[in-house]
Amino acid sequence: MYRKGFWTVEEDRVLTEHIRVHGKGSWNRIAKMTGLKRCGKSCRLRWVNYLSPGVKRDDFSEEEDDLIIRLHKLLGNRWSLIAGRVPGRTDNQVKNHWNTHLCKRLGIKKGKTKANANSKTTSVTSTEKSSETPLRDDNFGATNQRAIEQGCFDTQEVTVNYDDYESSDWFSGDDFSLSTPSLMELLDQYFPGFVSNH
DNA sequence: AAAATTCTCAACCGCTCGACC
DNA sequence: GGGTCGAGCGGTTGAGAATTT
Repeated sequence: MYRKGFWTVEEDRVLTEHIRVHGKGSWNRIAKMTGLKRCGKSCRLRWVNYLSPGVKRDDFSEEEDDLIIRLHKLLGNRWSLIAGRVPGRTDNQVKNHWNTHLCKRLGIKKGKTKANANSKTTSVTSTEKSSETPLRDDNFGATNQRAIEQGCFDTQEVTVNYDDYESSDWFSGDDFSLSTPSLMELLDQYFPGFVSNH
């Protein structure tokens, strides 16, 4: 039977040492080899979210907050993709930070999770709001090409209008496929290296 | 001081996806 | 084609900390 709950200092030490010597991957094997009474999944999570040397433990900066908000506008609740663009932050950190701090700051009510992922409720900026044509159709690439043409994806300059954030009827994070080539191109255009890094 | 309430975030759960047989 | 397995993702939970009453 696997152990659950918080990791002890000793468990952390054993896992860290094992990965230092043997490298990561094959998490179930690592769990067995280390003798830790943890499942591979738990070992992976502990390493990825806490023990990995690249993980930042300090508070989120304003810059990080703004970056997350901008990326969330683009990607919805795709935390791993968002985290991939925030150096030193894990998907779990980003997700927690979003749910506890940024939601509050943006005035987004919780409880809009799974069900909401398929609705059309996420995100708009003041610039988007002011545009005449609704920026939504069934083709994400075309939609965003138009959005870019209208200056709505100026992710470098955009200032987040927290009051407007929730009132959007634009696309949600799940309304498009990440395998869509046009989206990949878009992401690469606005976040150089984004696609190649994922 | 202590009980109650709220907040935070590490960890778990269920699910999907891709690789392999 | 279909079954199994491992990895990874996103939503949710709950223990402990912090704050309020």
